[in-house]
Amino acid sequence: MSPRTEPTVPKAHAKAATLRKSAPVFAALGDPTRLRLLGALCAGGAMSITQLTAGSAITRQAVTRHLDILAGAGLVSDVRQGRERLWQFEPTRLHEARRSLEAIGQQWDQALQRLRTAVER
Amino acid sequence: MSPRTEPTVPKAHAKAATLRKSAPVFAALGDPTRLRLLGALCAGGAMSITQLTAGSAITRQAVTRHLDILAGAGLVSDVRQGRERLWQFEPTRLHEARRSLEAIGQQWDQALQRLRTAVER
DNA sequence: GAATCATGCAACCTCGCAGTTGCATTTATC
DNA sequence: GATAAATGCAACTGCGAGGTTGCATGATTC
Repeated sequence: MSPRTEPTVPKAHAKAATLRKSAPVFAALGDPTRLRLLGALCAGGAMSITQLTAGSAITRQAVTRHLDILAGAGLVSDVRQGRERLWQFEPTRLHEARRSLEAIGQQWDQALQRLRTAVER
Repeated sequence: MSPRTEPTVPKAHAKAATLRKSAPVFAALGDPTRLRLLGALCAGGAMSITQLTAGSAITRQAVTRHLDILAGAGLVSDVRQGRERLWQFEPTRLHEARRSLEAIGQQWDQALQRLRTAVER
């Protein structure tokens, strides 16, 4: 076998798997209310449910459900402190999702370049 | 007026607006079937509806609906060619969405750093 | 320990999404 | 021009998401 394996094509299977894995993250990001909550947590640090409900037009229970969905996607986490429950931003999954989008873009660029070389010759 | 305006703080309002604008893009990306379609279009170039339906377990009409949703988010576009309708990937909105995620991450990093300096003094 | 604040739990409603089936329409092909 | 292929259009079903109201529970504070 050749001493160096070919790293030029990083396996389309793995890319597709990573992409499919981040589908729930995108689904969680696909709601304006949840994006607003995420932005608030990201800018203001840890906040309680009532604090997050304060500026909104929806009910505390609705906010709770949205926070549960964000937590299910791994985008936020909660910590109990006394009688209130503090929610905080969790950046890991967001970075993974961003890398997934980058991977799609790069795959697109590669496909485009292959098409160009195929047309030229 | 000063010859250079201050570009250090790019306005949290603008960030929130950009973020909210890309909510439908994330919603469109939040479905495994649509991610699969997008991946196929991205790797294989322009494809017809029947071609995209071929490998799938769902109906042609369902694929059509998913493509309409992707088109509504500006992620794909269609071109009629003869009796078939070719769909192709559209990278602009995807790049915008990626930049939105980057903006969130940077905002988070800045907030974290502000918190650290506030604790230290 | 009684009032109060923050949250949890559960039932209920509405609406849109994902998917289907059936049939009509346009375009190639022979 | 008849047949077949690719798509368009419309109605229907099932189900889960988003939101609400009402009441119960746990933690603070006086």
